Amino acid sequence: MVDRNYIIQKKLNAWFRNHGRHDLPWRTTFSPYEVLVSEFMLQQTTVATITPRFLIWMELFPTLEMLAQASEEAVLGAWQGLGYYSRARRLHLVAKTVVSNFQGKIPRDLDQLLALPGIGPYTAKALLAFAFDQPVEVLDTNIIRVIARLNNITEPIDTKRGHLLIKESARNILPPKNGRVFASALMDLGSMVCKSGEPLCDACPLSSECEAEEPSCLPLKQPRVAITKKKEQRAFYYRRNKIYLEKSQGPLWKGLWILPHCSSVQKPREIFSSITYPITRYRVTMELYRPSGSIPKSLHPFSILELKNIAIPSPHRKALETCFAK
DNA sequence: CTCCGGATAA
DNA sequence: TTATCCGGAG
Repeated sequence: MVDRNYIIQKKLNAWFRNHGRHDLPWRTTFSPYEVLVSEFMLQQTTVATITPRFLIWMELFPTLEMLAQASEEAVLGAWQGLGYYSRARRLHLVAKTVVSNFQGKIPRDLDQLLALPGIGPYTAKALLAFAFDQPVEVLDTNIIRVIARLNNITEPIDTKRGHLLIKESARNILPPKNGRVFASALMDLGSMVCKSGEPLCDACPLSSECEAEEPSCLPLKQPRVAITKKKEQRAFYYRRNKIYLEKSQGPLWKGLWILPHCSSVQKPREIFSSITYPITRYRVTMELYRPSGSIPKSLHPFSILELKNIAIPSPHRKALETCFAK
């Protein structure tokens, strides 16, 4: 009997040559810096969202050295709207660390990568595979789904046991070399064919090798935490064509410009406007007031034009729009 | 509306 | 181990 892993690698390779996403902008040079930036952006964010933003980023910060030298303002501005802003600060810090500690060369060593901020098990392996072509298991959500179905793993994948099973199975089918193509192929298969929900098994090159009994039910996951409601009051200071914002001290939206919190002392009776937005496990209703008193010293004035060029989280941007619409 | 997704601090 | 961080797509 011919080795199952060998068949899987062969079929996957052939499928990838014909159907893979070879035009993704971070799949042209595979420079470690481009892989680094794309992988940070791809954490928790879709390919469609980051594709144009990746291109703009590379215009702004073409090299690791230029990113390392950039200001925090510029980096957060380039990340504006992508969410999870700690990724931007950590990516910035990685660039500075690599310049000062590794002569500007992103390390090829797993433990050195894991020691860098914002680089966890996934991103470290992704760098080894995509930048350095090493055959390692790259366990993003797409590949985890493919592995779970291929081997009919019915243990929930977000438990320690389940994740370990996935990891062992993924290591089992690794080729001896060409880790970049293998990881890319598995990832594209998961994203384009072995999709969450209803997979396109008729179009799958691995259907003969797949052991899934009910592929649409895999992988199993533990239930999510419930959504709870919250309320917050914020001030819309708009005087002499200037809008007054405060710099968030975090952890939420740290370093970004937000509408200032509105205390009961300065809060007028009338709600000026209100919006509701989801954030992690909350649904927040933001009530907006127009205080009449003096403007706190901690706030910074911006002209309407300037608002476009500073980092403002999406819900606050939306709140500003509804205020201006009145 | 609901679902989806890596790293980290606690 | 568990909760937190965000915005886009369906």
